[in-house]
Amino acid sequence: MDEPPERLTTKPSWLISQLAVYVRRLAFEGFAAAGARGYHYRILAALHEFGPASQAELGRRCRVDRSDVVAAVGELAGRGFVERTPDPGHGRRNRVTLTEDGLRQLRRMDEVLDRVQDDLLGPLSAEDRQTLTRLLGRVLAHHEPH
Amino acid sequence: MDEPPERLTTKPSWLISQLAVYVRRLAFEGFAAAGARGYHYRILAALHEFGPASQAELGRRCRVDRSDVVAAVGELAGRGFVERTPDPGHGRRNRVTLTEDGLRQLRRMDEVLDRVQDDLLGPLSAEDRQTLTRLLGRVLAHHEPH
DNA sequence: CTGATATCAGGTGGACTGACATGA
DNA sequence: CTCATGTCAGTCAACCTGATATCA
Repeated sequence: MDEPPERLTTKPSWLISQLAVYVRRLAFEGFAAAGARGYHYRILAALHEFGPASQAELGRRCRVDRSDVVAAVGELAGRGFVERTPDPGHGRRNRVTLTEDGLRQLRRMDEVLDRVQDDLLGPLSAEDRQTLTRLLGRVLAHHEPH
Repeated sequence: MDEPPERLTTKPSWLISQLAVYVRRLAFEGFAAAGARGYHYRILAALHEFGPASQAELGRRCRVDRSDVVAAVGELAGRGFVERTPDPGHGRRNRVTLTEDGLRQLRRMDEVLDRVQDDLLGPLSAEDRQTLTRLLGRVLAHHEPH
């Protein structure tokens, strides 16, 4: 035979792209109910995991472009989910901190994402899920900006 | 303990989304060199795998919205990669077929994607790659429309 | 002079929605 | 009257670039 033409079910890169579409559709359907977007989740999650940070540092941690961090942090601050205060000792830098309301919002979004996850990984056993997560994690870690 | 806050390295849905970003950056860097985009690859691949089809059918096969198929097929036809002819026996439907040039373009894009794949899955053994592909395939197949 | 930071303006490809005309 | 099809005109979030101003 010449070559197997089943690109649409064989190529991991294609599979990943398509699953990402699926994740986004479901997640942002749920996020919209909370008046939020993907960037918001990432920033809140990064703040919760790593603590307060400057906007540039924040963007590095959750892989959001600095110019997008500006808008997202602005939106989050407007709803009281984060606080943006000038960093004492550095006239330009801001210090972004997670508020109590922000933590509550993060938990709400966590629930949404967990539901999406269960739906997405429905066909896999607990063991398969763990394997998949481990493999994906290794791949992503390998391409982490050092 | 309360709960592990490492959402950014534990949640498969997050991992998938981030890897998809990575795939896109690399792939469309390469595709741009061939003057192509993601939609083009998908449509050419679907034509090669399933044979000639109407535009609506084509969109279903590669998960591209029918309104986007219009533009993409138009671009591909303009460069001679596909042919769009009215379906005899159905006044409204078009019949899209892959040309020789289109097949060559598809192979060029295949090379790009294969390189991306090797780069992406670099840290995994051949066995791990197979496992990952199998798991991803099962998940996607489970969410296939219909 | 470098380098990092915050900000703004803008562009891009991909996913999607709604409307509309046409034909089976 | 329905359903599917092709087409067009937009919207949208995410991603990315470039420029500018400020400060260590």
